[in-house]
Amino acid sequence: MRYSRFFIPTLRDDPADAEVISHKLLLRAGFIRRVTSGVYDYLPIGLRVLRKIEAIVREEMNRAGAQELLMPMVQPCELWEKSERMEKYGPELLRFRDRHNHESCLGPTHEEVICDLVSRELRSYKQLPMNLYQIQAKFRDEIRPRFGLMRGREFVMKDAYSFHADDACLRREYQLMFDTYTTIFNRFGLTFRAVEADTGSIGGSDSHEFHVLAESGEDLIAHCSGCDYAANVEKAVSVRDVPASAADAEEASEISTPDVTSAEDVAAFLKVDTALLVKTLVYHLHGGENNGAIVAACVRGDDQLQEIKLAHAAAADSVELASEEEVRSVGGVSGFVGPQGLSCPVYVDESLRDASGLVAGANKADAHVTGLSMQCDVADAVYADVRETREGDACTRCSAAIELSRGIEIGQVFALGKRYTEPMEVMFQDQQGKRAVATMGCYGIGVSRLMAAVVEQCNDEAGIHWPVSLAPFQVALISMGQSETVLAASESIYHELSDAGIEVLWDERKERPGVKFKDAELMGLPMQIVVGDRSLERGVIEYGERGGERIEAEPAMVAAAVIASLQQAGSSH
RNA sequence: CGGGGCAUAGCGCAGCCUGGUAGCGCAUCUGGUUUGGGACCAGAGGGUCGGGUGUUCGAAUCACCCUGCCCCGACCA
Repeated sequence: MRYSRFFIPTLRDDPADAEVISHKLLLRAGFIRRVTSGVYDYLPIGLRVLRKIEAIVREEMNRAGAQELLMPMVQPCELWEKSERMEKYGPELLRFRDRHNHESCLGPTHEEVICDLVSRELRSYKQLPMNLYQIQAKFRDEIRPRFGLMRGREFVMKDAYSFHADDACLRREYQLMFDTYTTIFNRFGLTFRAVEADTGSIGGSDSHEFHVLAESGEDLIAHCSGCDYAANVEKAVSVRDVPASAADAEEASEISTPDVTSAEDVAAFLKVDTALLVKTLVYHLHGGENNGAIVAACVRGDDQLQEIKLAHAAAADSVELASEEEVRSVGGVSGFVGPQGLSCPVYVDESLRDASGLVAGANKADAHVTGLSMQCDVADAVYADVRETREGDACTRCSAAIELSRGIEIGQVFALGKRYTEPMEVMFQDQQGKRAVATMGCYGIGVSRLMAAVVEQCNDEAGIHWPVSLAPFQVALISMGQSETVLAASESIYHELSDAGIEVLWDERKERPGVKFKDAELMGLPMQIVVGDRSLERGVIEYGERGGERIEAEPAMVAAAVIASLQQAGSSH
């Protein structure tokens, strides 16, 4: 490809609205442009990278026996009614009506469509198992799209769906997909970690997420320093240190705490350990059997409540902090809410089960209760794990310390069971001749997000440092000046490499050398070949890895040497 | 949804407080000199100052409304 004819609009300055490094570099180097909030154009070099990511994913999925198909982006809402997700999925599902006033939506995921398809065609257990996947644009109307490709509204995803006659078969496929994902992410040269995960709005039983470890990650991952336990903090369990309570036998008594509301302030005011405070939060439930109900949840003063765990404990889809009126409606007083005497269910974290000598809000203005014992003083508490794991907690498996890291979720595997196949009636005739419901798994990879995740891990001062397998071109062929000899020598090498199947971006622009080097390094091409009058006079051409020393070689030898270096660099991942 | 910030040439920004002919750097175009790590000289083009309403003799600037973008946001009951 000749640079002068190729569309690569690079930017010298960082765009003002980009925050994370991948967003800045992908914009600056001319890979993407924003169209509207959370929606991007993939420019020619961006698309080249996206296609390479897709190709690797496709190759490994095919190797694992999955079959590619393509489903529509527009879906009829009836399917979502049938799976009972129309309500549950919420405003992230973009809905609209077509000209016939037919309710439709843009697919954020495809469980409904695939189940609809498979339910029509599946007859016998002999057709199972099967794993169908697609690589396609999805749309989720995110509350807050951000960080460029990291959290877009429209994004490219590989989604696979497997169907099985029994759970043992599903478990085997789950493991196969888990292993396939590990292979795929290794091929990208990523530092990543598989962690236990909540199943979120997809549902099902088992799930693992794959995270690229990066400071800019939006997820928090808890992992054990002693064993291989790792989980998203939405799900992670751990054992916390429980402080000795000073006064075990103390009677509960009320104490005046005018204008002292926060856990830290109350602890300081009463000169007690913050961990002996009970933080009581009031929530409004969304979805589930108790949709709309108000509940309270208690954690220790130095802990944080994990809302997703609370939603599970309360059998809700999600929870939202209650308004002041709602707090009052269950007998609470904002700023002084406590677990005693509330007219709603109270979920109490396990770490408080046997605790006493606690301090909690008194449900009266300007008052707290001291000497509180959960067992004696809070009758109807429902105990559950609702606290968020903290750094330094003990691992429930090996007691070593838990550490926290930030991660970018790039893939997730789910054992769905019959969550969709039952309502969608994905049935078949089993070996005994009876009608049975298929069991199902689903497996996603964020293809466009991967592009950003790779850049987060592979960048330096000069720009992006793509692994050879993903670079938009493997070689930047830089012609210094416009002399006939330079252009002829360049063209000859260009053809030699192209014929060998190497992708070369030949920079024959009338630009100064510095500009060409900067652009090649910004867009991250792994190898450079430099053809200049000065070196040609000495009978040599230079080549080298991006950012490394350049080596001189006879023109006839350069192509072979570059191919050898590329193979070496490519195999190191 | 709540809070904060921003919106002026393709990009990055100044000007606004204190109203009076719209500026700078980069990029672009022309000519010339250059040419081994984002050159230099000379010239040129490019703006509904996000949109609307109002105040005023006069608005990029003041007021109000709207839109878009960016950042932060469970709470500490």
